[in-house]
Formats: sequence, C-alpha cells, structure tokens
Amino acid sequence: MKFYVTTAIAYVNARPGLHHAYEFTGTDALARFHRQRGDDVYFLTGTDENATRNEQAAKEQGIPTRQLVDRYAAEFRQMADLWHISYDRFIRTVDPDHIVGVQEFVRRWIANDDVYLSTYEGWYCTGCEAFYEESDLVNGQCPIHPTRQIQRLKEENYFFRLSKYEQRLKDLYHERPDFCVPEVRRNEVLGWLERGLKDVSVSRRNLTWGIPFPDKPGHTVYVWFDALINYATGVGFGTDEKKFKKWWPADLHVIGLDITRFHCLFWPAMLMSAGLELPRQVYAHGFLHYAGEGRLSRSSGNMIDPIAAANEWGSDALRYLLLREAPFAKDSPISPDLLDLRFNADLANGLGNLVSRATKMVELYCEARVPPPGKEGPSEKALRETAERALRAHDEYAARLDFSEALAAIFAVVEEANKHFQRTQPWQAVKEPPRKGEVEASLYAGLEAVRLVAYLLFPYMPTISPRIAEVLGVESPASAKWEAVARWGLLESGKQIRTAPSLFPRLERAKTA
RNA sequence: CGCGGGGUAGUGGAGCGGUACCACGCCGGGCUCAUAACCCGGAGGGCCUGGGUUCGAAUCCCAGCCCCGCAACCA
Repeated sequence: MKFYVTTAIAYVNARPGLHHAYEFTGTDALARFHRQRGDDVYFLTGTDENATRNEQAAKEQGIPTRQLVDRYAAEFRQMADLWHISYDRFIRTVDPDHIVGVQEFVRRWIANDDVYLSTYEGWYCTGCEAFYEESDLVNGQCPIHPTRQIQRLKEENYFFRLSKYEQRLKDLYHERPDFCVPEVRRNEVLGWLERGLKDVSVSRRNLTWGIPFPDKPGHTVYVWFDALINYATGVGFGTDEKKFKKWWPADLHVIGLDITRFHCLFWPAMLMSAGLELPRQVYAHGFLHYAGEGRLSRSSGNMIDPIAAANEWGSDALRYLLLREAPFAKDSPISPDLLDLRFNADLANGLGNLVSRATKMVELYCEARVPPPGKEGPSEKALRETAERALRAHDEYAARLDFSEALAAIFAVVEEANKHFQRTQPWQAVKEPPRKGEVEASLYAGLEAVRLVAYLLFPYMPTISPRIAEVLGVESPASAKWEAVARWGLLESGKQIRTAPSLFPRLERAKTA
C-alpha cells in the first residue's frame, strides 16, 4: 500500500528548535514503521520561506532575501539529516515547481469563482508593520508598541470564499470522524465550525517577496496559503501529474496543535475548491514544554538546541527519549535532566546493559556462538510470550502514532529479558556441567529477545538498531523484510556473535530526582 | 457567561462509578553475567475546594479556585 505522509513545513524566521525535531522525528518513526512493514512510502518535509518577514529581516541584515532563506533552510535540512529524518523530499516553498503548482492551484479557485476582490481593514502598527485585531489591542494601542499611534488601514486583497464551504466541511466531519485526530483537536475544530466561517484574505499587496498571485499583478499569495499547498506540489501537483496521481491524496498530515485551524478547515476547503481529493487524516500532536515553567521556546530562554542536543545525547537516543517521554498526542514537560534520567534508566541500564550481559555470557559460556534453543523452560516461555505480545502491541500503538506506548511495549521485552536472566541465572548453572542445556536455553532466549527488540526499534533508532543486529550477526533492520524476521525463534544456532562497545554509556552527570 | 484542555505519591503520568496504578527517584535486601548495572521487597498519596447523586466517586452532576492552549490574516 502507498503511504504519503507529511510534516508541517518549518517557518524559517529562526533557527530550528527542538519542537521541529520532535515533529520530524515522530513523523519519521511513522514513515520508517510503514516502510518496514512493506508499504510504499513517500515522506515530505521542508521549509516555508515566503513570509514577508523574511524580506524585512534580510533588509535589516543588508543581504538579499534569497540568501537569508537559503541559510535558514540549510540549517533545517542539516538538522533533519543529523536526526536521520528519512524524507523523500525536502521541499522549499521557493522551489520553482512549488511556485508553478501554487499558481495553478489558485487559478482553479479563480475558475471556480471562489476568489473576489475586497478590502481588508484593520489596525496597523507601523512599529510591527503588522495588522492587529480589535481584540488584540491593549488600551486601544499596539500591545508591543503602546506609545505609538496605531492606525486604521485598509488594504485591497483577494478573498477566498471559505464561507461557501462551511456546510461541506460540516459534512466532512460528520462523515469522517477520524479526519482530525486526536479527539481533543477535533472537538476544537467542531467548535470553530459551529461558530461559522468567514471568508479569508489570500493575497498581499505590493510585496516583492512571495509567489505572484496568478493574473493579478501587484498581489502575492498570502504565505499561509502558499505554504499549505506544498503538500500537493511536493508530489508533483501542477508539474508532474503522474507523480501526483500516484501519491495524492496524502494519507496523513502531521502538524502541531497550533495550526489545526489551517489544516482542518482552510486546507480541506482549499482542496474542495481546487477539485482535489482530501487527505485521509490530520494528526495534531502536542507541544514540548520546559519542565518547570513555560513553553520550550527561544523567547523564554530554555531552548534545547536540536543540533547540539543530537551531538550530546546521540540522535538515536534523543529520538527515543523524546518520543517515549512526550506522548505524541498531548503536551509534555521536557528538560535536560528528565532526558538524562530516562537515558540512564532505559537506554544505559536497560537496553544497553542487556545487550552487554547477554553477549558477554554467550562469549564466556558458549564460545561466542549462538547456542541451540534447547528445551523451553517456564522462564523462556514467559520471555517468548512477552516478545510476541510486544510484536502485536507495538504495531497497534505505532499505527496510531502513540509512540510512547509503542516504545513501552518494546521495552517491556527488555525488562522481561533482564528478569529472565535473574530467574535462570546462567552464571550459576554454568558451574554444573550437567546443566549446560539450561544455560544454552536461557541464553538463546535472551539473544532472541534482543534480536526482536532490535528489529522493533528500527523506526526509532535507525543507527543503533542495525548495530545490535550486527552484534548478533543477523540481517540489518534497514533492509530485512519484516515477515522474514519478526517471529520468535529465527536466530540460527552456531553463528558467531560479536561483542561491541557499550551502546549507551551511562551518563554520570545525571541528577537524581 | 468566547472555545478547548487540565489540576492524582518528591517528579512525570495512567485510571474516568466499586474503594488508588505505573515509571523515575528514594530506602532495605539479594546477586555478580553486565554499563556501581540487574533482581526482590519497602516507604510515600487518598486523587484542587465546597456541595450533591449513589449502597458506593479521582471517576457522574452543580458551584468555585487555579493552570495551559486557542480566539482566523504575525507561520
């Protein structure tokens, strides 16, 4: 089955933040999960670069706008690569094919009589160079420049007949209750719909940066609308019909909960107007908050830089830590200390240590060769059953983007394997030669658990997981066919295993809670 | 009366009608294959407040307090 998934494209007014990495990683885990299960996946991500603000920022820095956005876009891409985001395309909204596609998209609105000229009127602050709503004003003045006189300004804009689609959107939500998930976000959308939709302005005047509004000289496409259209142009809309036909509609848009309105109301209406199919689903994930106070953002000074962080904890570790610690559906507190704590608990003491002790015992007691499975005792059985349960549970959770639970299911196997060793105590049994069979059965089961964990972890730890497979001498999770590896008992006896340096050296700096 | 979501052990969460659960952390014990790791046990809360429904309420209802997000042209 084909599976076309997208992240929101990142707005390039600043350097990448951890929240970008979080969204990219979650989406990447899902994309890798689908690929691993045999789906034909197209994963689109990229950057949103046509905002007016970029032009202003470039002017302030005395450089061409293009140079500014190139620089920022490169940073986002660098971050994506450092985090091993397996995108099939990194789209930039300055890409020529995107521009062509956007114009075609807008032409369809016009042809459908959904665009008309009107005036947008509002309070304009010359300090911010931005419009404000009446309700945004503080004592009738700009909230940021209270001493400056705010002006009433009018601007001629093209408007999109959003109101025309109100009923069809209501029908959509009625017919497809899972169009927007999780449910909390859907409830919000229903509330907005209930209160009615107004037409929206979709053009800006007299800007030199941005995509020219087709056939309307002097206007550019308002950046939000140009940005949304990337999901279509990213797979060839307007330039490569064959590709577009193959991938559209998107199976899933992964976004942050702050832009739900745009993706769950505007975007479907835009597609309806353009005569295109709607995406299957929009998933609005939660935000990371700094444990303690406030949101994880630059302005509050508690930013965790995703590039520095990936180098510090390791990108695989961080991918795991974020997705495990911060359930995708909701807001979660996060901090370097929390990450350290979980790193030690789950990765160093848990997974890493399990791999060490299992391989070391095989080396010491079985000449570094995979022992025969032997007779399955009660402890081996319990471990096998835990692993089999994890195989099932993982997929159910992962399919609905519940990565936290999906990972918990995998780590239940790690935990059970540690208990299994404690129960069977190969280091004791080995002292009595007649009990050799017990030692072998115990170690075989332990290795087998590790093997399955390695395969299950691939979507989350794309570099560590193959390293574990390498230690066991089995096919890399990056290439293995799922059906050929995802079953208990496939590890071949007699194969040489390798010992490897610690996967996750314990962090001694970690504070205790 | 704008909309939505929350307030449960030190911390983070689950539970959403049957008398509190999980993880981390902490304390004690065990083991020694392993990254002072691993295993077992324990302490610690009665679920924001006040009413109500019920045989029985974190769980349902009402009122209030507090926190967070959103409030459409700044992505």
